[in-house]
Amino acid sequence: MSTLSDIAKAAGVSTGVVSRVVNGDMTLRISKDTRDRVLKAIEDLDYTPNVAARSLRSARSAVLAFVVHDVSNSVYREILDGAQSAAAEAGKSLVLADASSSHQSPAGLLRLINGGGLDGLVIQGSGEDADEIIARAAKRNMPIVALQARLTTKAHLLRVNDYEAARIAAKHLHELGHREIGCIATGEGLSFTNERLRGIKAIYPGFSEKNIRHSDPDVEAGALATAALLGDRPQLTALICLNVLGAVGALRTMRRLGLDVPTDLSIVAVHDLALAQDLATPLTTVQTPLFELGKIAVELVLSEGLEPRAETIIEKSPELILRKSTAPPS
Amino acid sequence: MSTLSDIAKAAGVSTGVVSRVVNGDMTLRISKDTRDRVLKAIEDLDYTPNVAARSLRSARSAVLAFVVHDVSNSVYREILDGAQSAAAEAGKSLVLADASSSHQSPAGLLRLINGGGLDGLVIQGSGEDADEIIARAAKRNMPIVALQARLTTKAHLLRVNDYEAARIAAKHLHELGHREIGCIATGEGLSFTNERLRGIKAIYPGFSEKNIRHSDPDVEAGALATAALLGDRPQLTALICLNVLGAVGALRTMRRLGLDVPTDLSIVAVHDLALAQDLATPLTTVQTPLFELGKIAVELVLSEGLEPRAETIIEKSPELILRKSTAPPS
DNA sequence: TAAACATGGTAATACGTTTTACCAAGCGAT
DNA sequence: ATCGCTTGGTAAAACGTATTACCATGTTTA
Repeated sequence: MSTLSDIAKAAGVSTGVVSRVVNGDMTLRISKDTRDRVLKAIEDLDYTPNVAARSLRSARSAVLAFVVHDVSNSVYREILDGAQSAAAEAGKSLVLADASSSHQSPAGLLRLINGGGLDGLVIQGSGEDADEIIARAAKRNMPIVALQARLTTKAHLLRVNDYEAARIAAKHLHELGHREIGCIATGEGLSFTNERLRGIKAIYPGFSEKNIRHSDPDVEAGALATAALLGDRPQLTALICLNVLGAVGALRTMRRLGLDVPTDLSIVAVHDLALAQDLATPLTTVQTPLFELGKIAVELVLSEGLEPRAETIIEKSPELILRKSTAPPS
Repeated sequence: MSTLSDIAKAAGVSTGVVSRVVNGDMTLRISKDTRDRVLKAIEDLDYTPNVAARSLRSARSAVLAFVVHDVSNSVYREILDGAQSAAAEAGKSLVLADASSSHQSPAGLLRLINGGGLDGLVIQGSGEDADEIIARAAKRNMPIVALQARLTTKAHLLRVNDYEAARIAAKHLHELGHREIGCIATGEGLSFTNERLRGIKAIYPGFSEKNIRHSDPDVEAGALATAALLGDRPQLTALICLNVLGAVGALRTMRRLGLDVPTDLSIVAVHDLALAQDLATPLTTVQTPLFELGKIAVELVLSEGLEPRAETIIEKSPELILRKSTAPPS
């Protein structure tokens, strides 16, 4: 592989000039002729800067990490698309890290963070691993944007309009005539959960804690929580799931009980799912602007003077996607 | 952040010693006392090696890339788990790159590859982007393992036992009594597709090209291909989908036609899906050893003297997962 | 008693950039 | 003729690590 000094030699200049040409330094005064020679040498020798040397010298790596706790959760696809597009725009590399692969601690990621191999972090999820990662990154003064998490001193929080998303879901059920609704929530105590509950209460002022069950964001946990909730509160005619996988679990439980959706229970989920229309009952959802979430997350990380301990909310409004899992109460 | 020489100063030794302690150099002769002082200083100052300096000096980065063309395809979850586990075992960082985010070229990844920021590559998919990435990496003499792709001069090919997977699916249908079956395939001409077709022919010797439709590996493409195939060949009583998303598409088409699965058509897919049991018709699949695929891929990349232009097949056998999408012909 | 060897290190260099400080040559103005 | 300014660069240091060659001081061995 060719190096800066190879280019310098070929063009008959010093390495300093080549470096400044490569980086587009506007303060460099150079004759057109010389510049062309440099450019030609770069072309001829197929030169690409060595990232290690560059980041050693400049103390920055031009790589950003996007950390999620389950890459295969299809919700991330769109977020990631948005993040990639913003990163590409800014000429940064974006790497995707999976924080919770089989519960092994994310040693590789921590090595990268501690070793200065990363310029910034977008992180989703709020487990122990996430906390550890955030703490490490904060110690390095790395800009950190947390998605749909809790407000902390270390990271800037970015959320979709959770209040509005839940309000739309609740409004839909209310318009159908439902008066007693339940909720399967994820992330107890986190601000996005609180916001969503607030959105529900905007439509159902008397909405009670008793109608809520908290669960992990996966299908089987959602199924269990649904079974428990329905056992306790048989009068419920509709369910809002604050996590789309939880909604899939709710459908699963209904099948197990031999009950029909939406005849026996209406179900609406926050966040959309690629396979929503292919489920046992096509799922009515509230689609949130996830592409924007990813895009703005990266833009925030890259912006100078990112404020931790602050919160940004995506402006674009959520939207109801009507399918077959909701109907008037019978 | 503390550096090697901070540690050296604190422990009263030279940087060389600290480096060799950190890296566990067995040829280093050192007194227990000195070693303890070094270790203590590392602990006290919370030292982590700078990855840029390390990789500049050693010309290797200890980071591997896992490149897929669609991270949200749930098939990758297990592969990635396996890859992560092997990488962690070897003390390497694994980054995940998405090769086809909205069709923008993977500039960030190429910068990393060209700049020497990567030690090896596991890549899935065989589009133009993938070819470009492989070509670049090959030019850097990087070890490359391609998953379920075509055999090339540049990469080592790793596959599950595709022949056996398809044979198991075909055998299942044959035992149910199906005599005329169709196939929705992906990756025309690729060796894994050919192998799978060979597996089908082992059970159905007269299996004809006319019963095959090729499609992209996504739901809607699978749906279209199914509609086309059924239009041409109405006598088919069962379908093997060589891609699980294609099978979801087949289910979708059957719904659109107002037909029932499995009454009117049996469907079996190669590869399992997390949501298989939650689909309109729970999908019978042939589960392949994807965790092993990821694990062995990374092990191969890390092994000295990886042979390109060779092929490895995962030994562990695929397994039939019986659900509700197959039945005897009616 | 001298040669040889083991022990426990040290010192210096190179990896490929970026960046700052400096400077030679040419030229116009005084 | 000299000062000062512009043009078009050069030279050198620094980033943090890995590694090789070397060396001082005991301790055996013959």
